[in-house]
Amino acid sequence: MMASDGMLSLSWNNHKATFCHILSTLREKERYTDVTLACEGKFYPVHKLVLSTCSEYFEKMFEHTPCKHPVVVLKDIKCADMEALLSYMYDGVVSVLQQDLARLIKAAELLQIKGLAVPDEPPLKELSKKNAYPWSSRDDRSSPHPKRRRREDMMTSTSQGSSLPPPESPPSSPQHHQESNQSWDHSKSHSQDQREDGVDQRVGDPVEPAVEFSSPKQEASHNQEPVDESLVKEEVIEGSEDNQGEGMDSRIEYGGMGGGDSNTGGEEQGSKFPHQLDTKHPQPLHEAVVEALAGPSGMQGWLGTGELGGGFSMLEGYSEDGNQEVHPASTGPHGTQQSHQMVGLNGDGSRNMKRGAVGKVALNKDGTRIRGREAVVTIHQCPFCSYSTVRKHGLTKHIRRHTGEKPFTCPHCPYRSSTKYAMSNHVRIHTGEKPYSCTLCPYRGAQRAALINHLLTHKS
DNA sequence: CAGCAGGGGGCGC
DNA sequence: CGCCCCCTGCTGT
Repeated sequence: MMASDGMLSLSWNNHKATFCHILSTLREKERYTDVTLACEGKFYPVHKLVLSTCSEYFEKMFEHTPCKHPVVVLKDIKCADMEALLSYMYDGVVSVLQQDLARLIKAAELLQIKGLAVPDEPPLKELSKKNAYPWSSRDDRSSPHPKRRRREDMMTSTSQGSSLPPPESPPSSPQHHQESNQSWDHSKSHSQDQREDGVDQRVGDPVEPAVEFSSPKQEASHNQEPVDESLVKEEVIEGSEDNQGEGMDSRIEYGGMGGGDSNTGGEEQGSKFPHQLDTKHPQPLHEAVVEALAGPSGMQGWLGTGELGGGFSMLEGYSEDGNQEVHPASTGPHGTQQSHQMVGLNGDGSRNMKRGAVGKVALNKDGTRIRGREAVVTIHQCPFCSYSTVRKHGLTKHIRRHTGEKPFTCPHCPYRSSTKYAMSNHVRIHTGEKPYSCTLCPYRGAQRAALINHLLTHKS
């Protein structure tokens, strides 16, 4: 604090440290997160600001994705690496086993993480001597600088005015790899009330240009594309120009499966699903994510059909379950969560809350995602919500709710279900089979529940 | 009230 | 892990 001309300069001694700490804390609490990274089925709510600061790749991506809360699916990165990289970005440090180093570096290169894969621009004060590949577990610790700086940059930037890391050479903005423009735009038509439409973007994949939706030009151009295959799902803010915004529009593919498809085979049952679609139609996105994660097998399917445009609301759905719900469990009050939480009106959500919540035993208290926890017995905790179960299998099925995975396809229509049993119930619609007959009347039902419900009428 | 979809748990292999 | 059941929610008539 010096004074000159009567002006006092007040400095916050622990400003950097405090900011770094706050950032980490915010991430732990998933507070103010505005982007979700997904890899190997795990979701990491983080901050664009941090990602952008630490990676030009992300910076470019966000530059081209105006969505409020995009979901970036990273297909070729292991969750362990992702966690390590996030730790690196947020804390400036990461410990890695020597054996995992190569893989981590690879991941860092794909994502163009500064300080790890990309030389960090020498900050004002320090030279980047070890930048090239500064790490080894030991290095990391010893050289937190790169990151530190990074973080510093961003923090100081606000106060000093130096701006965030300028994206120097924008590699080709991979992010927008549009899917072929094909005909997805109709998707927009769906629900407006939702704040966003999901946007599904395939990030360029240098290696495998074959991606279904990649736009030709993008592919061609990107060599630098860091991420091999990733999907970026963005939530599009409704009403806003998001989608239409620059090129986005075109590349955005609205979940083709959307509407009818995911919900149930479009045509025949379409009539009953309209509203679902309108309200929020989580499926499409979910599936998209799943496919993205799991592999395109399914994706092609729906993309191919493309007939339904539903848009994606999956993100919404996702965010809801994933981000929103999780938080509550971990931190407490839902109210504090960020803006985009939806009203979980969806049958799904609500149901989940009720039933899922009941059984929860071990919840993350620290706000971090827990994969499994051991108490007296092993509790399998859903990473996306508060649901937990002692049965691994149960969790597997449950997770499909979040991922939208629907492995079972109806041979008679486009309907797909997440469980075989649900599918068998559905198939009866086509076969006309009604195995559950009422002993008091000729009534026959296709589902046991229907019969039970029917029996009630005899009681009254 | 019927029909349908979906989630979670129980049980057996 | 697969199969099945129970239960619930939503929608249409």
